[in-house]
Amino acid sequence: MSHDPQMAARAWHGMRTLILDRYDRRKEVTAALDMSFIRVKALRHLAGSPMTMRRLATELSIDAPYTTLVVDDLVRRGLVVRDVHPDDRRQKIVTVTPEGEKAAARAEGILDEPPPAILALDPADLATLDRIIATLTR
Amino acid sequence: MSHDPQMAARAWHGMRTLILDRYDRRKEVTAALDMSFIRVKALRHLAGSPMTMRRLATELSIDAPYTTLVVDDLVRRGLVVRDVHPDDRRQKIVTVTPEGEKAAARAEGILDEPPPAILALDPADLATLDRIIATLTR
DNA sequence: GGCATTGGTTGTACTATTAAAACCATTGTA
DNA sequence: TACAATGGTTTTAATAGTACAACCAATGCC
Repeated sequence: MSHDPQMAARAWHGMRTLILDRYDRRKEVTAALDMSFIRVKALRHLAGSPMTMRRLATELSIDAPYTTLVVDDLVRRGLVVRDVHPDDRRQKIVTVTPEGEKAAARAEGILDEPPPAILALDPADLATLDRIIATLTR
Repeated sequence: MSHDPQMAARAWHGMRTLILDRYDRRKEVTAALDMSFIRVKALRHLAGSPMTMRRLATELSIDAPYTTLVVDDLVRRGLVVRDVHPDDRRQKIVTVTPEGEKAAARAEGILDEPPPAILALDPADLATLDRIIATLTR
């Protein structure tokens, strides 16, 4: 009972295939929300919890000027609002509006919709998969 | 022992988190090969098997003109060659060169490198995961 | 007060991607 | 042969993304 790197590679490759090739929902989401994927990503991040521009930029791996641009667009759409930080007036806190929450939920719904293959799994296998994935993400 | 859609959703979400957030290697690959991700994707597709421009365009979900551009670039880099189809001189078959194979292998190496978390899995769990993923990709 | 630092915005330039139209060569077919 | 259809390329235009420099307002520290 030792490590099998080949098995790990195969499992990882299979997961990548499923998510990136077989069931990639990016186009569906951008079409549904009528905005580029980065904006969707920003919106989903913010829906989790409000945060400053800087933190958003860091988490999305984009630079500050582009973050301004993206958030400007989301504000224009009425999906988020920008407020000055109560303790430090240099910082701005971006918060999603109820409208934005709805949009984010819609995106989540599309992206996180488990593919038929998963739903068709043997119940015991599904439970096991769920447990192992939980281990991996911990 | 019935289906649990919530469990399926959680597992799927976890897989997405792992691959898209936690262990996204896109930047590494584009940096290593010094080309945009679409080119890497094209190269990897072609490394699997030579194909016509049209088929490549379809598989990458990009339109014909852009495919021309991408392949032009790969040709310029010496990673692929374009030959006329022996039976239909309208078609061009794109084939990777030995140089291209090397580059594709390098990309695969980076992208498919299983993350530490997977390698650290309990061997029995790893085997199970491998089996379930195989079921899903079939 | 003076000054460096931080958070954000604005402006500019360049590259990548997407899309549509026009075009050329080749093929299949009436 | 004439003509429609196919596979690809070229051209042009518009949008998205990336990077960098300059700038402004607020903060913290001497």
